[in-house]
Amino acid sequence: MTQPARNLPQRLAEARRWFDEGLLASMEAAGERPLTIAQAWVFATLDNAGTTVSELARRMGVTRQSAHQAVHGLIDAGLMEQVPDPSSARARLIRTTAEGQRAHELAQRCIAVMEDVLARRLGEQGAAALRVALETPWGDPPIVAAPPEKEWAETIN
Amino acid sequence: MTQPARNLPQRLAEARRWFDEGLLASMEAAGERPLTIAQAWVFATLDNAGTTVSELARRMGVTRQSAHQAVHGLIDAGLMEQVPDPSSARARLIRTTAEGQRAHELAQRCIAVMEDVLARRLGEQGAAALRVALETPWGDPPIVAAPPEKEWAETIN
DNA sequence: CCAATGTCAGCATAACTGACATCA
DNA sequence: CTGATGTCAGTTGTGCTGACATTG
Repeated sequence: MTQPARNLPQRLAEARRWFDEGLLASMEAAGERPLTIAQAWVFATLDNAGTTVSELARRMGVTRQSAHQAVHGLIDAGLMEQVPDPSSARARLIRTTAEGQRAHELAQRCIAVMEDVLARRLGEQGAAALRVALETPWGDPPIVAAPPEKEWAETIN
Repeated sequence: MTQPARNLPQRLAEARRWFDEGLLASMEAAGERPLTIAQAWVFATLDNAGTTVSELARRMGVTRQSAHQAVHGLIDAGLMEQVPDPSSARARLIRTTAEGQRAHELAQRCIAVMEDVLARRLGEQGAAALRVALETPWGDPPIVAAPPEKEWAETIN
């Protein structure tokens, strides 16, 4: 939109949105029935073996309940199904249905392609640096201390 | 939380959350009354001169209406106020109240400190590379074409 | 007349917390 | 008993679109 003074967090949000939009648009362009962003990311996070809701939640960085909600919509849509986990009676594995499998593969390819496109636009080096910076654990965010001449920033660092 | 297979967009969301959490926690630790994330970002986006809602919206990358909502809450909280724009009768400048000024300065220092801390944790080079990668315009996200042996990724690239 | 602005209203999405039953 | 899991329910935050009046 506009160009002025953007800070890092702002840029991060934009970057994330870049992927959200691309994934959603690509899914829709491929003729998949409209998904929500959260649902599309479930597909992008799934593995072929089947996964529990709790595990999905951990991978997506949200609560069990949030993951559950997204999965629930996908089950209603007939794209995923629950099967009992042979190794545990309390766990239920989430798997794609035959129909959902297409969407799964599509989603995975989409993000791969988008990352490739990005690498070409940023240059291999820039893309690699981006990846490294984001994969490096940042630790806990610092709690910036109050105004008076304290040595803020030293809190957790 | 967990360590496994994270992809780029996932990392981006985490990074953004790192700033969100740090900013919110710092504001609260400083004794500011609880703000929402959106409200905290209004403070971080404001400039001292006073800004219109439309301009704020552009800087934050959201619609006028969304910005309006966040600002509205801040006005109710007594932290911001509207004054008529001398240069235009249809515009109204948003400014901090005396009380809101503290929060404004705090927010601005918070993100600066957080970026500093990050730079120390990632190393100056890594942080600079991250900034460059995010500041480079990414263009429109590619629409990944459908499955059949098409040369997907060539769509917009 | 057209464009930008501020605003109100309604809606969708996605996250959260709380609570509970089940089972290892 | 404790802890992990799945689930239901309710709530909040955030952004969106639509609509409209005002003003340049």
